[in-house]
Amino acid sequence: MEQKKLKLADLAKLAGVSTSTASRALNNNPVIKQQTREHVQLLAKKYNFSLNTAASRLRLQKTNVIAVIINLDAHTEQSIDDPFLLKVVSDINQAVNRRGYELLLSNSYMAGDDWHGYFIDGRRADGLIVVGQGKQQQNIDTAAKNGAPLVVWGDPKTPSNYPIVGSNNYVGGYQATMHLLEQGASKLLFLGDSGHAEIGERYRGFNNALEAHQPKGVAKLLKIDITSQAAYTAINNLLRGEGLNFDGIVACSDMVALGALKALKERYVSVPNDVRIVGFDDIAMADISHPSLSSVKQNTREAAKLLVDKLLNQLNGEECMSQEVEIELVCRQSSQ
Amino acid sequence: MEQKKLKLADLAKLAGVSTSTASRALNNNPVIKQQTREHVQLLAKKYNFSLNTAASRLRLQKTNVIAVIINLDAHTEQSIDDPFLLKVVSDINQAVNRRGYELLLSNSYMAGDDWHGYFIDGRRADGLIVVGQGKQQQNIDTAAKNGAPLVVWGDPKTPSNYPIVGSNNYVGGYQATMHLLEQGASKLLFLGDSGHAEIGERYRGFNNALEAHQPKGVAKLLKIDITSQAAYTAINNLLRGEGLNFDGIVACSDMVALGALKALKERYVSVPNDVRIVGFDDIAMADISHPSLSSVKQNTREAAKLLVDKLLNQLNGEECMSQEVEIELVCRQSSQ
DNA sequence: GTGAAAGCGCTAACAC
DNA sequence: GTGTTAGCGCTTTCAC
Repeated sequence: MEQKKLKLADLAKLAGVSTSTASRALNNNPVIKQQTREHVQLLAKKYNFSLNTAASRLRLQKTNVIAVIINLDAHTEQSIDDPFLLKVVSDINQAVNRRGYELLLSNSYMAGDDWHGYFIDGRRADGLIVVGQGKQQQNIDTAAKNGAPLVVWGDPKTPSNYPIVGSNNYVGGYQATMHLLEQGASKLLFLGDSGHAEIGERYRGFNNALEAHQPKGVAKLLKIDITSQAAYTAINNLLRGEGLNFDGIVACSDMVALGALKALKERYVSVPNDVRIVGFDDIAMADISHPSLSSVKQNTREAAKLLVDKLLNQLNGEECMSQEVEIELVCRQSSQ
Repeated sequence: MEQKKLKLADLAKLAGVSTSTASRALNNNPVIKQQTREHVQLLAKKYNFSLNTAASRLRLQKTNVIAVIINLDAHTEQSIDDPFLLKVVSDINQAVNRRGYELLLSNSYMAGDDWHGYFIDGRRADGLIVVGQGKQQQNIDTAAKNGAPLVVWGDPKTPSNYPIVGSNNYVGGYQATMHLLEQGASKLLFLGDSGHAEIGERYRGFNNALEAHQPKGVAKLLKIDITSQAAYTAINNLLRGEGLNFDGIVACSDMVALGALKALKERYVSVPNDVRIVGFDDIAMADISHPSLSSVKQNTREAAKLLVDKLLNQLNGEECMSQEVEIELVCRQSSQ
């Protein structure tokens, strides 16, 4: 079954043309007679011919590959297993494919610190999509400075020399908070690390909504890691220490919200009657949780498309800007 | 900042040696004097030199890339967003990296039907890891027959010409069921499509446990798609149509279990008092759900390692066999 | 409209 | 222990 791999020269011989004609025919170069083109293409299909991408890449100095780097914060327990991150990667994968590129899934383990050298100079990929500003802004800056075509998923408001695509986190935080206030909550808890760029924006929205609403609510910030476990522990400790002194929670992610929800339910605090909750991300679990979780939906699909578009535009030498993607508050049982 | 890319010849010149010596030095070939090696390596680091992988791959006929193909069943709504699938991919990614390979994330969209031609002949990857036997067993068979180094995540009991790694699904189904019976449940529902290879095995374990246990329980099969939504709808319909005529559920996945759980809670059926549930996969949500979900944990980490090991062994010309990974029942609140 | 041939950057066989 | 050189398979310039 395992026959020798056909190379372009072999195919050309079979078709009775030169390699150059065969090459042009396969690439549908209109300079070649229609009939010749079809003839070669037919033979290629018949013999399951595939171009050797290694040779082609060497010749063209182009890989048709985009590398996606998962770039988590150094001091977080949040892992690559996080459902939201994986959703982002999956959406990027689709967007990349749709533009005819392949996706090299990567992380700092393989790439080390010199991303430009590893991916671009090393001809592993034509461009980089970095998911998360987190761990090493340094690496991103350096790669961009060295001329790596590069886009980042993160907080678009962060000043940068490269395009950042992400949600309008400020509006997300604002809307979630305003919604809770309008539902009658007044003692609000923000759950998340406000030092993180995207979460900081959400927190700003949270505070501004509290400012804007009458009557004024009371705010409290619980700086925790972006994990269910951290939220669960934090809420448990808070209830044990101070009792129930809040009636609304804005969580920085759905996983965090669900961790909080679990702690509340275990202590027989009713959601949404005693405490209303809104999460962030609108992961699949938000809908399946009981009570179902209200959440600020991030449009990862559109963001992925934008990331890829901007990256390909860079490859064409165009300048690109950061861009915010609009969010949408999805109201479910946990907040009303 | 964007200087001309250094090639090996340039580096060699800088080091005052020939390209062959430079090449050997970079690859730590012991035939080169220690001192020369260090000298070249130092310069390489200093100038951020990276080998052109395209050239290297062309020359070596080896890519150091492994392609992972997400191969979902054609008639399922289960998507690449499924948390368990993504966990598998993420674990494979780590295992692949640890062995010094890169991961090309793929799907039938890019690869088409001729995987051997596309990936192997096309020199995109040295081998394939197929996640799921699902959609097109045909494609897998053909690729294997054409000599593609290939391993599959799926049901290891399926007869095949390629190695399949997966959980001992039979034991998983058996243990979950026996556990429910021992907890006092006797009218059991199996939730999932028994036509699917892995789930079929779990169902066989389910039935055998019911056979083995005294007093005998009653079994019912609800063939549904592997999604929360399908489970939610199915349980709702069942309760509406027949009332609560069961007291235990073995679900084919945690997502399915959580969908069922939601339907039960909405109708005020108490879990675990009225109905006990065990899921499958032990995804992160199982622990955060309320009540927390008992589940059969699949050891994806070990499986990923085995998949990669077997694939690399194939690349070395060794024959490989299918292998089962042991599972573990994690008992939480939903079943006791 | 098609063909001949150069060359992308690397590795390894062979020469010394 | 190191250097010279052929050649991996493709694309494209230049020639006809």
